[in-house]
Amino acid sequence: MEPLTTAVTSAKANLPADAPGSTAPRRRGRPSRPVLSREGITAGALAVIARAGYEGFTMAALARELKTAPSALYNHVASKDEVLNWVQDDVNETIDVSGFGRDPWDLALMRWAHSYRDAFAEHSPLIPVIAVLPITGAPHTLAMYERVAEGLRSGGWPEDMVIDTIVAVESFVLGSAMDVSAPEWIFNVGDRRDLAPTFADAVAARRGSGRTAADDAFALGLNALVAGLRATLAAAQAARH
Amino acid sequence: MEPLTTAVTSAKANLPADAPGSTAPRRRGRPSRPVLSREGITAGALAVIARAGYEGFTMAALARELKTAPSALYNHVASKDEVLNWVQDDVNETIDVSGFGRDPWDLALMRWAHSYRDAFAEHSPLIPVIAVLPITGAPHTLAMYERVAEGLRSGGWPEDMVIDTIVAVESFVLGSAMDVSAPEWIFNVGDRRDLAPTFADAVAARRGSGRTAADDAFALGLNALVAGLRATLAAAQAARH
DNA sequence: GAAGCAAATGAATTGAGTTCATTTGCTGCG
DNA sequence: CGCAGCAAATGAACTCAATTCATTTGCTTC
Repeated sequence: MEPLTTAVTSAKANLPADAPGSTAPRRRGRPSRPVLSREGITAGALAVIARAGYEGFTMAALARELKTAPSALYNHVASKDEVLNWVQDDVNETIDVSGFGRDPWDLALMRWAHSYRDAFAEHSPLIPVIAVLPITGAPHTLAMYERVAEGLRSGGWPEDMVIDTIVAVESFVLGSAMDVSAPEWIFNVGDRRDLAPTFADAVAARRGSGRTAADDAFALGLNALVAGLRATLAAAQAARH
Repeated sequence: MEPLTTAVTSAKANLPADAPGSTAPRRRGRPSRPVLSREGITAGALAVIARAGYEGFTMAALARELKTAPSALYNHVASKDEVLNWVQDDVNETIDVSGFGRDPWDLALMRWAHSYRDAFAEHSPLIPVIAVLPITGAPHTLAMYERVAEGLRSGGWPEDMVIDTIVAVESFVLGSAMDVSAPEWIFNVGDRRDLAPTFADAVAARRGSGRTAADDAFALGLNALVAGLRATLAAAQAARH
C-alpha cells in the first residue's frame, strides 16, 4: 500500500546537504557510513525499487538496504513521500532534452516525450505523485522544464502559451505511461461480446499486442498532438499579424 | 493510504446479483436491509467519498455508512480494490457519449473527452486504478467504449486504428484529469528563479490560474490532438486509394 | 577528558485491510 | 410446527506498514 492521496510533502531540508565547510556530508554521530544523505537514500531507494518493485518498497526495506533502522531514516527524511519525490527527481534527470536548442521545436518535443514516457513507464506508481507535485526542491525537474521552455520559446511559441503547451504534452505523456503497465488483455470483452460487437471487432483488428500496442497508440497520439500543435502555433503567429 | 500498485482484482462475483427467482437481492440472514448488494455498496462508497474524500474512504467508514461491520463487507466484496472498480464503473456511466452517432466524430470525441476529464477530475485517485483495469465486469465502461468505437467507425476510421485512437485520447484525458488536482503553485520556482529564468517568465505570463489554467492547457491540447487526428484520418483514407 | 549534539536505536503506537471461528435468524422442507 | 441448512453478520485477532519517542551512542570540539 502506497500513499496515493497525500502528495505535496514539505520537503523541508533537515538534512546534511551543504553544511558549512564540507563538500560531502561530514560524518557525525556514529562512525561508519556517509550513506544517509539525500543521494545515498535516493540511490538506496532506487536499488530497492529495482530489486523488489514498488510493492516491495517500504521504509523497512529501504532501511535494510542502507543498513539502518527504519526510524533512523526519519532523521533525514520527513516521510516516505519525500523519498518518492527524490526518486522522481532522479528519474527526471534521465529524460532526454538534448533536442531542444538543437533540433526544431517539434522534433525536440517528440524526442522529449518519447524519453519521458519511457522513463515513467517503469515507474508508473510515481505518476500520480509527480503529476501533482510542486517543482520546488526538485532541481533536475526544474532544469528539465527550463530546457523545454527555452526550446519552445526559441521555436517561436508565444510566451503565454509555453506552459499550456508543456502541460498538454506532459498530460498525454503521463497518461500514456500509465497505459504501458496495463495488462495485455485489458480490452478483453470476455463473454459480453454481444454488448459491444463493434468494440470487440476493433480490438481484434488492432495491430500490435501488449507493449507494442501501447507503443502504437502512443505514436499515433503523439504524432497527432504535435501536428496539431504545429498548426496551433502557425495560427497564433498569424494572429499577431 | 490507498493501494497504488495492486490493481487488477479478481472481480469474481461471489455476490447476490441475480440469484434464481429474485429481482432485488432477497433478504437473507439477518432481517433488515437489502443494502449489501453491489449497487448498495457502490452507492455507500460514493456517499463516503463525497463526504470524506478518498483519504476518508476506508472499509471501516464504508461499513459505518452501510451500518455493518467491516468484516461483513467481505461477504460481498473481494477487496477494497473491487469496491473501487465498482465506483469507477459507476463514474463511467456519467460520461457523455451522446455525440457519437449524432455529431461528426471529431465533435463527438471532444464532447466525450471533456466530459470524461470532468468526471475523473473529481475522482483522481481512481485514475491509476482504472488506467490499468480490465474491462471485464464493468458493463457501463464497456457500453461507453462500444459507443465511442461505433462513432469512430461510422466517422470513417479504419477498424485497425480505432482502439489506438481511443487509447491516445484517453491517455490525454486521464493525464489531464490528474493535472486538475495539482496545486495552483505547482510551477512555483521558489528561490531558484536563476536556475530557470525562461521557465519562470513563461509561468508568469500564463493566462489562467488554478483550475482555469488546467482548463486552458486541456483545451489547447485537445484541440491540437483532435486536429491532428483529423489529418491522420485523412491521410489514412488517402492511403487506401 | 568532559560537554554538546547529531544521529542511531528499538520499542511502541496508530491505522488500515483482511481473516476466521463462531453465531444468528430466515427459509423451505418434512 | 419445528428443525435443518445456510447465507450473512459478528467481533476479535492478525498482518503489515508508517511514523513517533524516549533513550543511548560516540564523534568533535573546547
